[in-house]
Amino acid sequence: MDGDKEVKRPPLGSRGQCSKVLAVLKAAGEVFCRDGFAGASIDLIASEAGVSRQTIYNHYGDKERLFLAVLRDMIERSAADLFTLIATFPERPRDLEAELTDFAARYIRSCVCNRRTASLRKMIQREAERFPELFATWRENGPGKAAGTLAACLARLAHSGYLHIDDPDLAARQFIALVGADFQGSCLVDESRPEEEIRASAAAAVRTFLRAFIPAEGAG
Amino acid sequence: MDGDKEVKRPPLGSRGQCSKVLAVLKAAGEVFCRDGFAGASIDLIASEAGVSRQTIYNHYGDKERLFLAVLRDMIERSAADLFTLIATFPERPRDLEAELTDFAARYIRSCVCNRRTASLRKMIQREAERFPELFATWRENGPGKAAGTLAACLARLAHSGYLHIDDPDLAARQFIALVGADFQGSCLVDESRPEEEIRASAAAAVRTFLRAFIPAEGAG
DNA sequence: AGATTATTGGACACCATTGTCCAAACGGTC
DNA sequence: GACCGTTTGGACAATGGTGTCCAATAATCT
Repeated sequence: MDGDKEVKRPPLGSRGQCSKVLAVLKAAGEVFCRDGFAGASIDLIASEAGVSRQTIYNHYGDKERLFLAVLRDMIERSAADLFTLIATFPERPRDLEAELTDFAARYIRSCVCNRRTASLRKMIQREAERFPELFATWRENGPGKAAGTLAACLARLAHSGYLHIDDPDLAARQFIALVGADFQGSCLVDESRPEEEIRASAAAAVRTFLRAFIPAEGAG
Repeated sequence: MDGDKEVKRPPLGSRGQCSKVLAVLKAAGEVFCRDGFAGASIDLIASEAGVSRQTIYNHYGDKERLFLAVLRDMIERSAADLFTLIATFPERPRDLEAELTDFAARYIRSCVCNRRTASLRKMIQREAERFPELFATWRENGPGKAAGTLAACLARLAHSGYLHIDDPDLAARQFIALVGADFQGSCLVDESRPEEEIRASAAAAVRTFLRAFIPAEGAG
């Protein structure tokens, strides 16, 4: 683009340490997410990674294998993020509504409006028919695991008397749905949302959720 | 595919009445939804529509204009479907929960799991960056309009004393989110769902919604 | 330094696709 | 039957992409 091919790339390299593989993985992720599998071109990925096209073929052999490697990597990262997020779920909250709202806001930030997560979700949905097993892997490690572990968290809260929940799995799915209510379709094209909007949305979702699942005042 | 090129196509035609334009529009819709804009080929569309490639260029001139025409058509249909659906919202229900559940099930069938609707949604999300104005049009006539008119329906129910709702727009978004909770990600690859599953999901969503928005028993 | 390995750029064959042009065949209409 | 607009198939150039081969070059290891 800016003609940095002729300057014999002095600032590019320090090659060897970070191994170009990472650069390829990163660039390929961006290009694939932007243009899809069919629309992405190896040449563009190579140039965006500051790497020769041949290097890509040396390491991955194939456009399809490169794609799968990229997706596997992204799914893995995303699952890790999700794990650390769920670990912050309140266990013995002093102010249930406030702490649940904080958690919901964190969830929105890292699982709904987050750039990487949204790109990955869009990508998977886009290519779900071409790579079904990939879709299944994502479902298990992403939304599926989120719902499952969240259900366990909610069940603990219910067991401690904070909530009244018959079906924790259902409640978890509904919690996730409510929390994502305001951003479902919108974060696909414009992913940066003001912090206040996120907090307001989280608060509204938690308020409704609690109205549905808080134990009745006079009941046991 | 099956060699019907040499049989001088006797069963194909009765041309003139349905004007090949419709066949092209239909086939193009399917191919575009399946393969996306970049992945779809004019040749495939032509052959799937039983039409010469040149005919497509005669009518639409361009792949991009064909794409836009197809999308406009699909958005229009989808909006019409949505309109007739919302018209069935219960106004003075005898059994609120039952009638709301029926409505929710209809909504799932025609707006969440419906093949055409799901394909369109996927398509729009996929190409949102390439055709932003299209995305905006869809948002206004699709989810946006759904939330708006549903909010009016809910406000009427609240005004009649069936529900207690502070913010009808928010309630509408949450209703839609709850109703779609079980199918959000799943209907993108396998859209046919058993009727019982739809009914159960609708019932669960409405139950939670009503627990959150039903007037308190002893309160005004 | 010498050997080994990764990387590079460039040329190449191959293929699919877009969009154009055109002459021939075909559809109704008068 | 003659006329006019549409449709058709096929040929065509141009483009852009994939994947391969290879010789030269740079980095790393011993």
